Amino acid sequence: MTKIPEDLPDCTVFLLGKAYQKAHGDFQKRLKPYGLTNMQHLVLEGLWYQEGLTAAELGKMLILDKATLSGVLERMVEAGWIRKEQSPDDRRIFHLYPSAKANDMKEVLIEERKKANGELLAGFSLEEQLLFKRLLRVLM
Amino acid sequence: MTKIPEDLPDCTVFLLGKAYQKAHGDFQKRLKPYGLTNMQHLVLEGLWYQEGLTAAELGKMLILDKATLSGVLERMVEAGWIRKEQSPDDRRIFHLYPSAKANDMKEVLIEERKKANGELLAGFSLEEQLLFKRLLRVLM
DNA sequence: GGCAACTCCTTTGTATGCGAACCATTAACC
DNA sequence: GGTTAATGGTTCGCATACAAAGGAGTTGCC
Repeated sequence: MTKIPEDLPDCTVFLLGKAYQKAHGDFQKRLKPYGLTNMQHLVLEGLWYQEGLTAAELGKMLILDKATLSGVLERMVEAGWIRKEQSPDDRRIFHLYPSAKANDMKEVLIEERKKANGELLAGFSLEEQLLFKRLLRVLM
Repeated sequence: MTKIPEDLPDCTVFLLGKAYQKAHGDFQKRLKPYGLTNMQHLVLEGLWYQEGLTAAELGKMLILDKATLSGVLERMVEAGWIRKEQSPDDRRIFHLYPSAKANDMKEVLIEERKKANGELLAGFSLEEQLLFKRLLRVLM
C-alpha cells in the first residue's frame, strides 16, 4: 500500500481539487439516468432562473468560458434540452430557452441537485455547512 | 416565472466547482513559465516523495484515473520531466523517475506550490485556514 | 501444465475547460 | 460616413477526466 506524502494533505489546492472531483463525480452519476451532465444541468438551472439569456450572459452568470459554453450549448440543442433563437436586433446573438422536455423534468432535476448537495454535506454539522459555504464564497 | 427553490450561491457543488476553478487556474498560470501543468506538477511531487513508483501506485496516491494518468505520463516523458523504466520482474509495469531537469527545479517548483496555497488562502484567518482544510479532508 | 482470473497499462469515445485566433456584426469616434 | 474598436460566437489546439474495452503479462488453482 502506498502512503500519501505528508505534504499533500496540507496542500489546499490538492484538497480542493479532490473534494471537487468527488462532488462532481457523485453528481454526474446521479444525473446519468437522465442523460444529462453536471454542466448541462447547470445551464438549465441558469435558464430556469432567467429565460432568453444569451450565451455571453449565461457564461457571465455561471462563470464559464465562452469557448467551453459553445460546445455545451451545441450538444444541448442536439439532445433537445434547449433552443437557440437568433435575435432580430443583433444578429451576433442567440437567446437561449429551455425546451418543453427540459421543463417537464424541472422539478425532478432540481430535486436531484438538492439531494446531491445534501449528500455532499452529510458529514458536516449545520454550522459547518454554513461556514464551509461562506469560505467557498470568499475564494470565488 | 417559476421561482428556484435554492439559489446558485447556495449550491455547494457549484461553489466548490468555482472555487476549484479559480484555484486551479491561478496555479496553472503560476506554473506556465516553467512549461508545467498543475497535473504534471502533482506527478513530480508524488515522485519526489517516492521515486520508482508505478503508474498504478502513483494513481492510487494522487487519486487519479489510470486512463488520465497514462496520457499525462506520456507527455511528461516527451517533455523530459520523467523517465519510464520497464520492470525486469513484471513486464506490464513501468517504474517512474523524475529527470535531472526536474530535480534541478525541485526547490523552485515546491516553492511555487507553497505560494499558490498562500495566495489561495490569503483571505482567510489562520483559524479559518485550518478549519477549511479540515472540512475539505472530510469530503475526500 | 494449463486455463481462468486478475492486474497493468493503453486506446477509444465523450465532455469539459481555457487560451488564442478568427469571422461576422455592431458600436464608437473623429 | 468611414475607419477603428469592441463584442458575440465558433473553431482549433492542448490538457484533463473517466467509462469501457482491449492487449499483454502474471497469478492462482486444480
